[in-house]
Amino acid sequence: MILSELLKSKRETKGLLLREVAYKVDVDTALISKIEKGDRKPTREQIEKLAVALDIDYNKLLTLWLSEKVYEDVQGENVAIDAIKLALKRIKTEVKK
Amino acid sequence: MILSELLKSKRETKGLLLREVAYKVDVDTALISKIEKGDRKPTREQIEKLAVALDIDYNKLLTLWLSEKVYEDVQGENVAIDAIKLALKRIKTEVKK
DNA sequence: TTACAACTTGTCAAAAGATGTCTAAAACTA
DNA sequence: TAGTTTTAGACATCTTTTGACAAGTTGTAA
Repeated sequence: MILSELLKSKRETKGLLLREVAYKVDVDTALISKIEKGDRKPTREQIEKLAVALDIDYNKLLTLWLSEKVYEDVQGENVAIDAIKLALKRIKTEVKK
Repeated sequence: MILSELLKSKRETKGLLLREVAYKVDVDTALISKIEKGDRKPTREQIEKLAVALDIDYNKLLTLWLSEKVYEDVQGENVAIDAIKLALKRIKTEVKK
């Protein structure tokens, strides 16, 4: 499940209008619309507010958001998988410290 | 091995001055210095030129460069590993198509 | 159909970030 | 010390991101 889809489906499940979510996130309704369509990426602060507004686990949402950043960095590259694996290895060895 | 370290060690192995590498990459010497110190990230075009100038395998250099982008996206996050793994999963399923 | 509400789209300006150069200082070498 | 290489800081420029506004489209109910 992609971030934009998750946000949209959650909003609909909760029966909220774009306007209501926009209010809670403190941005224009149009921006929420774009985020749900995948035209815009939410900022980190917006992710936090969206998690609250839509009652989504924050870590889950953050993970998804970060993973899409990562995905965009490498998508289309022929070395995409290698690059991600290398980054993963680095993170893992760093965490051990 | 980190990108900046690789670039520096390769240059030194080849006995080149910053000025000479800068010439081949077509930028100011100071910029190469910063890149080797990790203060600046090379652009993609610079990566290509650096690979030629320093006789480094292009794919290897590109992989390293991309992996550092990924690393920076998630480093310091408590969900860093999950985010990377999720991105990896998405890339893998996409490649299959 | 009309009227209204919900949602979407295009465009703009401001803010934020990236990029490259210049100058001068620091570090190194002979 | 003199000359060379490397580094640091400041700055201008360029690009990207962000958010708002207005106008458009879609959907719904009478």
